[in-house]
Amino acid sequence: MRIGELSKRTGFTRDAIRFYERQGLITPRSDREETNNYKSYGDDAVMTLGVVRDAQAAGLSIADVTILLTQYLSEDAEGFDGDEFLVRKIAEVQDRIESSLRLLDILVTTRQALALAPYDDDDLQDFP
Amino acid sequence: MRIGELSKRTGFTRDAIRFYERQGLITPRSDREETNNYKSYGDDAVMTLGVVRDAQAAGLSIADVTILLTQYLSEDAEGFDGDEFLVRKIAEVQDRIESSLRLLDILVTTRQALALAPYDDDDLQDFP
DNA sequence: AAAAACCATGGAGTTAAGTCAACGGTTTTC
DNA sequence: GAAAACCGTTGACTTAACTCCATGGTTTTT
Repeated sequence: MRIGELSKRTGFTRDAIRFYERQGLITPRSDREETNNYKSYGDDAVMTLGVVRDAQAAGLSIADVTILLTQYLSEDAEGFDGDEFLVRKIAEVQDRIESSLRLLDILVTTRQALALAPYDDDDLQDFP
Repeated sequence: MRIGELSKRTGFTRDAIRFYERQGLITPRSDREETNNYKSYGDDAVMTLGVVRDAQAAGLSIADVTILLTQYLSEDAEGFDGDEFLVRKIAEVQDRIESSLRLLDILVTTRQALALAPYDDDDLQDFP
C-alpha cells in the first residue's frame, strides 16, 4: 500500500509516517513502483505503527521504540546487555501505570465530589 | 520552606519548580522573607507537585494540570461545562492505561521469548 | 483534459516542557 | 571571614516529535 492508505489505516499523518521512517522505525519495501518511484508498505507497517501508538501512550520515546523494534522484534538477539533495557522499560511502564491509576482516582473522586453527575456504575466497574 | 527544600522533597529541580510557578501551578506564600525577599512555600506545594508528577506520567499536559488544580481542587465549581473536561480526561487516562498494559505485555513477552533470563514469578504476579 | 488528490524530497518552523547562563545579592559552612 | 551553597529574575537555549511549506512530478476524479 502507499503512504496515504497506511495513514488512513493507522491514523498517523503522512508526515508523521515519513518522520518515523527517517528514524528507522519502519521501512518501505525495497522496490518502488516503476514509472513513479512511489514507496510501498506492507501490512507489517500497520502492525508496527500500532505498537508505536501504544508505546507512545505508555511514555516511551521514539528512540526507545526504535531499539525495541529493531533489536528485539526482528531477531537480533545480542544477548545479556539487552535484558537490562527490557527490565528498565518494564519498570518504567509499570510505574507509569501506577501513577496513572492514582491520577485516575483523583479525577473520578473529583468528579463525584463535585456531584456534577452521578457516576454510572458501568463506566469504570471492570477497570483494572 | 524555601525552594531548595521543596526541590529536595519533590525531586523536581528548582528550575522546574519556578517554571511551574510561572504557569500558575503553584504559588508561594504572599509574604516573602524579610531582608532577603526569598519566597516560601507551604506543605500544600509538596502535595500539588505530587499530583503534577502523577499527572505527567499519565500523559496530561501542564496546561491540563493547571486547569485541574485551579478549577477543581480549590473550590471554584463553575458547573456543568467543567464536567466535560473531567470526563474527557478520565477517558484519555483510561485509554493510556490500556495502551500501556498492551505494551507491557509485549515487553514481558519479548523478554520471555528471548529467554534472556527466567522470569521471576514475584516480579509481575500481582500487577493489574 | 483539467482539477483535485496524491507522492517524494528537503528544509524550515512549531510546541511543550523544561534547562542553562549570567547577574547580583544572601546564608551557611568550613 | 572566605568559600560554597543558596536565592531571584531575566532571557536565551535545548530536545523531542512532529508539522508546514515549497517544488515538481503522478494519478485519480470529474
